[in-house]
Amino acid sequence: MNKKEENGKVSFRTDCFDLAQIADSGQCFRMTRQNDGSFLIVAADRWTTAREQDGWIQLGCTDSEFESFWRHYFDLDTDYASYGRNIDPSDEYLQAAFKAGSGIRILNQDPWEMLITFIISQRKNIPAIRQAVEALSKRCGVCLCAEMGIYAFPTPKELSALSLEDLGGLSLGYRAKYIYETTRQAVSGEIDFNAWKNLGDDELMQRLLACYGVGKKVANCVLLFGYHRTGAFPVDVWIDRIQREHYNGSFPVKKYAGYAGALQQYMFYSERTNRKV
DNA sequence: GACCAGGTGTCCG
DNA sequence: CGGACACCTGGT
Repeated sequence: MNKKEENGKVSFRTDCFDLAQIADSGQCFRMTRQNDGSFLIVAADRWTTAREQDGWIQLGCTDSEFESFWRHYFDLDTDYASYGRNIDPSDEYLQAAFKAGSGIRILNQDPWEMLITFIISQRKNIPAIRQAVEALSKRCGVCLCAEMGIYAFPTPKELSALSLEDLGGLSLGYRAKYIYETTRQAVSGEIDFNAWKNLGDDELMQRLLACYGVGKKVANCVLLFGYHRTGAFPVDVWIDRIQREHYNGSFPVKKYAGYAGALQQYMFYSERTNRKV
């Protein structure tokens, strides 16, 4: 990765990095394209802007903010090209998927934000998920920038100020009770996100499954996107269809131990972009 | 206006 | 334990 700083703003360039692909990969829902072509990125209680220019990614933050947060957020110290090189040469489908989505990285996002976000995601399409997350943040998250209307994702404590009825008013539907209950567990310390970082994948999975409204799919998404367990392999309707059509029912997760989650993103992205046309 | 959306808890057999 | 089934609401 190369880096430079101009007028107090940092830029970087690296292989396997594409803002538009990441924004559309379905792992984050608060990365939105602005009218001027740049992206606004909100993560937990931080925000910045990003724009691609001649192969460089220009961020709207200082080098020190980049080093202390965004460098890790974008997972810039992981070698994604090696994932591509390790794909079975005879697996033409996966080769093509990597080619289509090789600018995607697995972001290092906040576990709490991921847990609530993916509880919201069930039976919702991506625009609806974005809308619901935004509504929740606006309702009880800290205001980060008044003129741009940017709000942090609410902490457990902030979210716990909302009643079940309040949540129901945010078009969360039957998920309101899941969020209400999970928030209470988080405030009480029954869910301890920091302590859970030290757990092994299987143990962490069990803890997540014990949360009300969290099943296998959501738990895997929290593992992958919130705890950066890149071996986790969430199976949704898209991946399920890919498994049936290209892998005789099940993707060889063991063959790609440790990074099957990244491959899942390439397949999800390429399948969705192909379907759009 | 159907039909479906990155699913999960519950209730059956 | 595996398989239907209902569930809130908004988007194509």
